[in-house]
Amino acid sequence: MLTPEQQMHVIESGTEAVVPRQALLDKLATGRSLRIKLGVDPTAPDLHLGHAVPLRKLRQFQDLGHTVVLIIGDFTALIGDPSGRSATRPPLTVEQIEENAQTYIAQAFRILDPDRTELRRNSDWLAPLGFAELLRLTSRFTVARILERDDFAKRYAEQRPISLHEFLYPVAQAYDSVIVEADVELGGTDQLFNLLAGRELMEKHGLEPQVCLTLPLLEGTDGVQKMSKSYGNAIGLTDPPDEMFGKLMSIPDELMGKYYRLATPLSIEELETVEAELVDGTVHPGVQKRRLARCVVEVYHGPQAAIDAEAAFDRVFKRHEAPVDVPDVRVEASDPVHLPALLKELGFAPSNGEGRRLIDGGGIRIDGEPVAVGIYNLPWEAVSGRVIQAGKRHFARVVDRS
RNA sequence: GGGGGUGUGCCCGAGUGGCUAAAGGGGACGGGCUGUAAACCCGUUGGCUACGCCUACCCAGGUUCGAAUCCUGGCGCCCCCA
Repeated sequence: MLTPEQQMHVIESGTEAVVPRQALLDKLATGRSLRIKLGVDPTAPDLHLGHAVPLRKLRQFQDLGHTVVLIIGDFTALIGDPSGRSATRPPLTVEQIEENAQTYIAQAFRILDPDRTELRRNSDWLAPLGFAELLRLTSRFTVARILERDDFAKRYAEQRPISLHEFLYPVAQAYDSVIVEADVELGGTDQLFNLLAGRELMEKHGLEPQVCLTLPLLEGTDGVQKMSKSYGNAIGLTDPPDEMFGKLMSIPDELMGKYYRLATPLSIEELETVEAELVDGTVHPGVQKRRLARCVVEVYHGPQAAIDAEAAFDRVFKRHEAPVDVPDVRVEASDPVHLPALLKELGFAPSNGEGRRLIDGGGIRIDGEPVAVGIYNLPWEAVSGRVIQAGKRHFARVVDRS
């Protein structure tokens, strides 16, 4: 059993803040297994590396002997997370939510230890709440306090709309903490307000208040915006190994340390070594990034897949060869072939116009040979059985459908 | 309930009757350089087998030879007063 200070060292790795820090030390000092809460929104069925950050932290808690309470926010999902500036989210049906929850759980357990995980759904206690009870609950919060929340404050100042029901999101989340009697709740930095609301509400219910632990938001492959499928900068946990490897190779250098810290299972000591190397430049950043990519792919696909992915990467991007496993795509044969339409059919372009653009931009190769600008029609023999390449990373072999 | 404002392409944002498929920026995509990083440079960015045709500036009508631009009616959003 590690001492509270030793545990703190692990817990604080990669975290943004632990508030109040002393309270966590005190809890750890009791020696009991703490209840670590994470609430997740089952609106997005595809988890990405950003979602994995708190899950990794939970796993660290588990490895230290603590218990994870994973709450599926199937009821709060009806509210829609106000922090997302995506104005309105279409209301999900119960079935969709359940489906999302299932995929979420399946993917989460690639990281979590099921034996130390308590799985709850907040509809269990939120759905039966009557209006009277809801009123009692909301009376614990003041409008001024709620408006302190960053994104509400901002929207209010910028005269953007805030719906009344959005105020209930933090209230509901806080109530979750009361029900499960959390010792610690995790969240992104943008969640601090909600986490603190839980802390305050627990106190008002005469419970030992939870400690709030915030984790940095992980930027996506563009290095600017937080990772999100809707920004198209996400690395999905179920992405195939080659794709995952490639995406990791394309993150900005400055983000490497953060990715190492938040997305790999390396020990604190290993992390410190890597970070030192990144700073003093003894190891080429390209090499560091490869290691990062291997590490992450290994977590989700295993060691062999990681090695294979790196080999495939070199083949395509270093030696500029087609990948080994170019997918066959069956198309209707025609002679001549209208190339833009073919590109569209192969999924390389959303419209013929885009297809033309790719051709005119010099982005199309057939069996490695660039297609000349302005050439839109080709004889069938020129494409049949050949590998069409769009840009640097899209390949397909054209096969006659008949 | 009353008054005012606003609605443009993926996003922001010009444009107040023809020269506007719509300035500019961002993003995205493609090319070059590289380590598929960043920075930088170049090109493209409504649809269509395309020197042309079609659809477009919240929606529906109208005025006009001609409308994103004017009028009428809707709808959405914001603010102020009550």
